[in-house]
Order: sequence, then C-alpha cells, then structure tokens
Amino acid sequence: MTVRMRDIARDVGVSIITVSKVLRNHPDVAEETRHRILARVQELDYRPNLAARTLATGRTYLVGLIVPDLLHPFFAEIANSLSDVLRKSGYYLIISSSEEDPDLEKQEIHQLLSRQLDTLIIASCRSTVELFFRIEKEKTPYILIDRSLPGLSANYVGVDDVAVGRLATKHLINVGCKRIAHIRGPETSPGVRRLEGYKEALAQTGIKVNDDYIIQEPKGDVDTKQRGADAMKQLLSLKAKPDGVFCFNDPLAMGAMDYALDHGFRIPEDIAIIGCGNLHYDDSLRVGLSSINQHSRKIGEEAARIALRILNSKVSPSPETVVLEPELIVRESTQRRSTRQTSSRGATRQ
Amino acid sequence: MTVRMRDIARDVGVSIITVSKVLRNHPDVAEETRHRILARVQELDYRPNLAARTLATGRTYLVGLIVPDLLHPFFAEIANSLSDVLRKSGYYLIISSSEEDPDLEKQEIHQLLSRQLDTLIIASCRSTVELFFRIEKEKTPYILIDRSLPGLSANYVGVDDVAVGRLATKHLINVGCKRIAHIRGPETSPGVRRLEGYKEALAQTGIKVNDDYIIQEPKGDVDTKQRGADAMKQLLSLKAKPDGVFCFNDPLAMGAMDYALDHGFRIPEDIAIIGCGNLHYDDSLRVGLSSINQHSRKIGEEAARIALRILNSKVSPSPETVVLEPELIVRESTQRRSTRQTSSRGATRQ
DNA sequence: ATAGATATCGGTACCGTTACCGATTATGAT
DNA sequence: ATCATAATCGGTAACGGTACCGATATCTAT
Repeated sequence: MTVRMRDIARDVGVSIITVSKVLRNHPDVAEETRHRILARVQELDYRPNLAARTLATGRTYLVGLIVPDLLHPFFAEIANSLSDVLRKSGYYLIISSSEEDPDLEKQEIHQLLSRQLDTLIIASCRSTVELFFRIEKEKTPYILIDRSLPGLSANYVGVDDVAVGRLATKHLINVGCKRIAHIRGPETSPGVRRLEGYKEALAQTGIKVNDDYIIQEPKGDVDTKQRGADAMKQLLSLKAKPDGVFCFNDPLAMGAMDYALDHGFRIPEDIAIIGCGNLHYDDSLRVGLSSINQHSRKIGEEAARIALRILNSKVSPSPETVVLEPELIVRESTQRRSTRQTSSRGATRQ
Repeated sequence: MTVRMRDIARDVGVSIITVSKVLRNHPDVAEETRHRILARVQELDYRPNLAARTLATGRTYLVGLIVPDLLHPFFAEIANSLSDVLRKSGYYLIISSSEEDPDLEKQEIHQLLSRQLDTLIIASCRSTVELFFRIEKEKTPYILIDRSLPGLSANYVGVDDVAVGRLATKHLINVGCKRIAHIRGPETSPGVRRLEGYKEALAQTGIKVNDDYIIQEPKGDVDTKQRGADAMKQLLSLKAKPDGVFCFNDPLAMGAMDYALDHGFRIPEDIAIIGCGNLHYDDSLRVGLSSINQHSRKIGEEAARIALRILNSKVSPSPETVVLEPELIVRESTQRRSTRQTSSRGATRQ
C-alpha cells in the first residue's frame, strides 16, 4: 500500500497531527521535530492524499476550465496562460471541452461540480442563464470568459466585441471597400456583438446593410475551414459581389481566402479579407491575413487574477467585469490603395 | 450547505446505504424504493461528492494527460480524441502541460499522482527512466505516447519515427533533390529517430551525410517559427546551399519556408520543403506544405483503448506497444519535375 | 515560589462515501 | 407447517486527512 501520514508519525515518534502541521507549514512545531519529519517524508517519498484532504477541508485547489474547442488556438492560449498564473499559487487547472454542444457542456459542468472544484472558468456555448443560477446555488464561484450571457451579473473577462466588429469593418471602409460582407459567428455574445459592430460601422458611414452580405453560421458539423469556403462561395455567386469581407474568426477567414484564391480572385485587389484572433500562423498564409488581436493570453491572466482574488477572500467579492480593447493588425489581405505598406509582409498595428 | 446522501435517505425514509446502492445501480434494491430515491435525487439536484467516493473506493475515474505543449495542434488533437473515448466509459481527462521542461514535468507528475488518478498518459520530455520507476512503485499504471524512453518496457503508442524520417527524405530524393538538409527536433525519441531515418535514406541512396546540413535544436526560448527561420538562415548561408529540407515538424517548416520565400528563394524550384504533422492549415500556407501524417487522433484512440483495458482488468496486463505507420502527404512545397501534379493545390497521399 | 505567557504537541470528532457482512422479510417448495 | 432460498435493507468500520481545542512543558517576571 502507499505510505500515509500515520506511517511517518509512527516512524518519527510523533502524532499524526504534528505531521499534518509540518506538511502545511504550520508554525506550531519545533524546528528539530520538523526536520526529522521532513527527512522521513523525503525518504519515503510521501505525498498527501488530496482526496482525503479535500474531504476534510472542502477545498480541492482545483480550478475547472470549460472551453468549446481545445483545438482552437485562441482557447489553447487562454488555457496556457491561465494555468501558468494559477500554478504559481498552488492551484491546478482541469480542462474540458464542450465541442460547442450545450448539452455536453451541461454534462461537463455537472461532472466538474461534483469534483468539488474551487472555481469554474467557462466560455459557455449556452444561450440561457438558468444553468448558471443553479451553479450559484451551489456556491461554486464561476467566471465567464470570451462569451457573456444576457441578464447574468457574473465575473466576466473578454474583449469588446462590438468594437471588434466596428474596427474591422471601418478598416475595410478605410481601404476603399464599398460592398462589405460579414461571415458571422454563432448566436453567442461575440457572434452577436461583432455583427452589431459591423452594422454600426456601416451605419456611421452611411452604407445600407444588405442582408445578402451577412452569411449565417450553418448548423452542420463541417469543420471551420470548410464553412468559411462555403460562405465565400455563396458571397461570390451574388450579382453584386462584395469587395471586402469581415470574418468572425481567422479559421473561417482562412477557408474563405482559400476559396476566393482558388477561383481566380485576387486578395486584396478584388476582395479584401479580415479575420479575428490574430493567430500565430496568420503571417504565413497564402496571403498574410489581417486580423483583430483579442489578447487571448491577457484574457487568461485576468481570469486567473479574478479567480485568485475570489479564492483568497473569505467573503465572495462582488462580480468583476474586464473588457479588453481589441487591436487592429494589418497584413496583406487588406492592403489596398493608399494604405499599402512599404514592407511587403510585415504586420502593422494601428 | 450542499445536499448529501444522508439528506436523501432521511427524506425518503431509508438508510444511507440503500441510497448509495441506487446511485451505483446496485441490483440489491426494490424497484419501488429505487424510484422514490431517484425522484428525490432529481428534486434536490443531488450529485455525489467524488472526493469522498475516491477516499472510500480508491478510484477517481480520472485519467491524467501530460503533454509538452497544448498549443501544438498535434497534442491538442490527441487530447481531444482521448477525451472522447474515455468519456464514453465514464472517465474524465485531466490535462496538464509541461512546456517541454523536464523539471516542470516532474512536478506535474507528482501533483497528478497525489490526486490519485487511475492512469497517467504522458508524452514525456524527460530523457531518463528513473522517474518512471518511481511511478511504477506507486502502482499507478501509465502509458507513454509519441515519445518512448530507452530501457523502459511500458505501454507505448506512437508513430514509427524512423519511417517518418525515411519517408520524408526518400520523397525529397525522388523529386530530384541532391543536397538534403534536416532541421532536427529535440533529443527525445522522435527527434533522434527521425534523424536516424533521414540518415538511413541518404545511405541507401549512396548520399554522404553532411553535418552542415543537420541543424541542431537550439536551447533558447524562442518560438518554433522563429527557430525554423533561424535554421533556414543558417542553411542558406552555406556555400553549397541545400535544395531540399526535411523539418522535424510543421511549425518549424513554416518558419523555414517564410524565411526562404522572404529572401527570394522559390519553393519548390530552388528548395523543396517537407514537414511532419500534417496540420490542418498546411493547405493554406504561402506554399502548400508537404508533410507526414502522424495520425494524431488514432494515437489518442489507441492510448484510450489501452487505458480502458488496464482499468477494466483486475490484474495489470502486460505492457502493450502500438506503432503506427506514417503516411506521406504531398503538396506544392515538394512538387518538382516529374512528380508535379495536375491539380495545383490538392494534397495527394502516397 | 507562583502566576502567567509562550512554545510544543496530541485527542477527539468529523468530512461524505463505500465495503463487508449480517439482519429481516417475503417467497416458494415440500 | 416447516425450511431453504431469494430479495431487500441496514450497521459498523473504515478511507486519509484536518479543525478545534485542550494538555503539557518551559520560561519569565514578580
């Protein structure tokens, strides 16, 4: 069997309680016995049974993270930075993916809650708040990231998605696009708000919104790149083809770009494309992809900070909201006319 | 406070034990009481405390996964497929990243072990086996993926890395390359074996290995793309520039490709490039990147299968080794001479 | 010498669940 | 009616820790 506290206690000749104190750096024990205990701990390679500790203390030192898709670099980066910060304070991250399926997400939430985690961090694909009220009743603090839910005053960290839509669309307008399309995202807050920003930017410039230029997210289970290609196909079959497209995210933009190029369109001359996410491979694509930086690492860090604040305070602090400013990154795919840069492939922040 | 089994028992008028039996589908309870208990469970939204269950049973239904880098799509995909399979059998995946740091990996292993997980799956960045002997002493079964360790007869799932190196290098030879370089990976088994395959292929064709053409993995903390670019810079400053490069993985190849293109070299005319991993964006790069498919999803599935076999058997089964055959995927970056395909961008399996 | 403070250690109860086995009741066969 | 058998339920003792408080020993000041 594995080694337990009582084994250490027996060997050293003290009580279990004293061993427990040493392991938790409790001051209430003599320097000499502390050393003897630690020596034996080292020798036997003892490590506390965290399940037992959890049962006794009610704390797991475990933070749950639920994301819709681990393969998406945006979420992978959040997971990374979150984990980096939490680890330094002795907390551990347990990650799970909902695959953009609300039912699966619910199941995962239940799984994680029964594991008694100290905090839940979640980029939810749900559109209703009911489930979160249940979480609140269980007293497990939670933090929403990337996606917020209407009518829920919870901790939230994300980017200003209306500004994302506005920034991208205005940029397309600035480089001379007249017929601007939007390949939109799902019915979650980023999808809705980026669309909103898109419409706002058009309205401010006096351009009328054309519903043909807004491509809905299809239900199907096809992969993102394929969806982007399908959307672009639809756009390019219109009589009045768009000359600029704002895509909900970079993978969609990648698919859209491939389709356009493969069918003889020039980017950005015939059609300019901008995505969102500023993924690390944007530079290396067939045409460097302009994008909006969502500060994924920063989102993870802020979420971790809030989590630690909650974990370190006796009473639960009032909900905190962090909204980051998006940043425009210009690459080839939108460099038309006057905005063309001297360097052929370098990205410029604006 | 949260609801416990004893609350259900009190309300329904049975003992705690009976409730426990119902929750675990124990046959030993009458249909009618079972219904009454389940009804109350539903009403109160009761969920068992898994920490307590773990303490009593010794099982966590938790499988640990340690990978060197979650941002690398190869590992993200393994995590995904692993999780898919395990979930169906009621197991949960707890993921953690070692950031290619052996010390951090050790720390993570200890953390996970003290959480009493049922199995550990690990793509180790360690080069010594000593730590794994300790794991074995603790009786926690473990499975190595992607990277094996010399002198350790453990469960292992991975691709035949010597074949990877041979396949890539032979392909470069077949398309007419004469001076073939290799940007190699770290000192883990894939890095070592792919280099071996590279040398084998050259030897079989009677080409002498030129040490200038083998670029070592630098120690620095720069990102993979930058490392690829640096390596390519080194290669292109040689008097006898190589006309073909086999890169350890696709991100390295991406950086290498960018550097070459940015400095006026044509791909594949001046220099052909092949990577490894067959990442989903290989199609959309400036030049479509030829690659070797490592079957990441399959690796996850096989590892999950082995894990379940261990978890379902009373005695621990003898170690199992699964070695997958790599597959060559040809895209533009190596299409020279006779091998040029009709379709300009489509990938072909060979 | 005595009281009070300080440092060091331990006893008891409990965290929420399950394993093991024994008890009770109902059922059916003879 | 009797007895074996099966079905249903529960008591007790763990699992490996920690919280809370009390006990003892040592030291200091008067």
